Amino acid sequence: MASVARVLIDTPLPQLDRLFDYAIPPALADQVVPGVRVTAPLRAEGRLADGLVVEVGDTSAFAGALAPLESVVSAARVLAPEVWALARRVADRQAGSANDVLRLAIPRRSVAVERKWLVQGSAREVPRVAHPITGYESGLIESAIAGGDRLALHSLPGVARLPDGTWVGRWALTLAQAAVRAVADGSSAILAVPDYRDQEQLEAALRAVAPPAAVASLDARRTNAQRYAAFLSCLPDPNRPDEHTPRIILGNRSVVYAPAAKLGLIALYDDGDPLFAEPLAPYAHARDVALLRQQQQGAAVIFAGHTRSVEVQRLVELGYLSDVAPVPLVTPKVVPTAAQQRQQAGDGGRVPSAAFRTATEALLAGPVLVQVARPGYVSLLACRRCGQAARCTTCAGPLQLASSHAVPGCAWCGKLAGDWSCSECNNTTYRMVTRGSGRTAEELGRAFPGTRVIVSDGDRPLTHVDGEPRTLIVATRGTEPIAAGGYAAIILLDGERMLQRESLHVGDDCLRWWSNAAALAAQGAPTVLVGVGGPLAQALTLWQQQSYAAAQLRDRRTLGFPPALRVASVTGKPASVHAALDALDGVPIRDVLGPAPLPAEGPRPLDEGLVRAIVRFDYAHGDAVATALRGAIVRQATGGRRPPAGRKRGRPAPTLRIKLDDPEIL
DNA sequence: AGCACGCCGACT
DNA sequence: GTCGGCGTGCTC
Repeated sequence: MASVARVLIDTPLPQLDRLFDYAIPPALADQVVPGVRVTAPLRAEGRLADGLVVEVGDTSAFAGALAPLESVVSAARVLAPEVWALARRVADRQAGSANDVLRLAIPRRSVAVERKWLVQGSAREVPRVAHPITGYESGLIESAIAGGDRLALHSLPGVARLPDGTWVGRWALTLAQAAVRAVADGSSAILAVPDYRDQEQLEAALRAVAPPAAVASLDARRTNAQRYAAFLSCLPDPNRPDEHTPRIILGNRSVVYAPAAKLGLIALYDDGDPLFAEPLAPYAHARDVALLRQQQQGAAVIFAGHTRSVEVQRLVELGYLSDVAPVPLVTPKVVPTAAQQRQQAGDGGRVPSAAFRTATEALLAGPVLVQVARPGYVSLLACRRCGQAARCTTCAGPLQLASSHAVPGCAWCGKLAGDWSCSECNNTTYRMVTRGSGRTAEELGRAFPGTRVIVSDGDRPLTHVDGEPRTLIVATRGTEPIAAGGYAAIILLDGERMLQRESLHVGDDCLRWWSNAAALAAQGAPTVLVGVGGPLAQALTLWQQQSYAAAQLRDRRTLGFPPALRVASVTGKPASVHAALDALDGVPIRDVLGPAPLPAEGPRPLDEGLVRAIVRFDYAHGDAVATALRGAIVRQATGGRRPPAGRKRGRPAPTLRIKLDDPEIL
């Protein structure tokens, strides 16, 4: 029987982010097994810390005498070995703590829920139904799942009617079928979607094709107790820990950490959605976690969606992911329309006549979707004459004004741009661009008399609408409901406005919003893109989103931006940031931008005096950079002395924050 | 974070 | 001679 337990102590302190050896008291010998929660003394008697048993053994490399474990909190083995390996790897890659990762992976304990589970156990019988994966070359995805391959999958556009009468995006059916296939092979599947709307579609699709006992939803919208119950249901049955029951586990970004011992498939839908970027330390993107997990567990990985993220495109071009398109190819009918020739019939002049005619005609056949921009965009600087976004001449970062009459400066490198001139037309005057979307629904209601107008927006998003004709659905991008039978026409109205958003990836975002909307059209129904031309319109019209991603990737290579290379943002007090940058001495990085004062985004008094530097480095040196920066964080937490007494309650603002592959810097 | 260990001022 | 200041270091 094992006598030594290796324990991860539950603490936010970076210097304690390693395993501690404890002696296993004989009385606890049969309870101390990998994965259980324990309490253990830390630093002499008196103080007890919570922890997780990572492994047990008979030897210890620790020279001193081992303290004995205090207690076993419960028999539930909440830390699966695979999840530990993943958490360690993710933390190391992101210069963070395994504990922070595990906070995303393991819900907070609920005693009542756990007690019930320990008695009742998890589902043990999951029927293995065989379902073909339809819409693609026969057997191709099936063999990819069996072989642990990595795919970039073009989702089928359109909507599908399920046997129970609900309509879902066709993409959801593909992922459900793929997950069922993994279960038929005797392995589990993890399905990650950006938000609960996508999750509802996937749940509906799974109800249609998967045995109910196989499906577990880790839903962030439910209570912690419900989430803990769903989490436990993914674990092996506590009474038969060696039996593997394949499961289909779906959820949002953190489902990529779900406990799945025998993992056959991990799939993300629409990986370009910013919701896949984790806002909590250590800020690991679900896409990266999925890739690390597939490396460790050998599962197949599928990035599915209507668009191609630049990151996935890079991996396709490297040959790391295989490009898979539907067979036969299905593409929505998209027609671009110039913004000129506005229809003036009381709609505020927003709808061009071609789009107006298309909508009028289609309204007789079914519902019509009008996609509009969202109000409240951040302000940006643009050329007063041609509207081109203003960029730094040194590093091409976005220019912004700290206050209304200041000299514009670069958001990234901080360089002042008093001598700015437009890169397109050499004009030297700029303007602030801000707007709100206003009363689109009322305007459109007047423009299409005799039509029911339904609004879906961020405050009141709708998931479904019926297929009735003479219905106009006005939706802000990302909240488009699914229409029974698909829309008879889709008008993408505010393309121009959406494109004015300041960010290096506006184009990617817009193409994603438009493509996801166009995918809701009925077969053969037109989608009209208003007022946008050029490569974006071409990519949407030809349904060649990967070409646009490839072009974007070329640009990023030229500019030296991610994902052509990797970046780390280092934020904190100037002294801390400099100390962190000093730690990179000898590490083969490309360069450092800054440090510069944090970009001012509204009143943020807490951020006063903070600076940010951006480190650029190659993929090959990611581990070296992460290790060096991690060292700086630990030194910061131990070496440097604490701030003078008299600090206020609550968590003290971290003096050093490091984000690897921080999407914000774009 | 806590808490102990450690080497210099004012106290019974 | 000691009690105790909080600077520095460690936590199995």
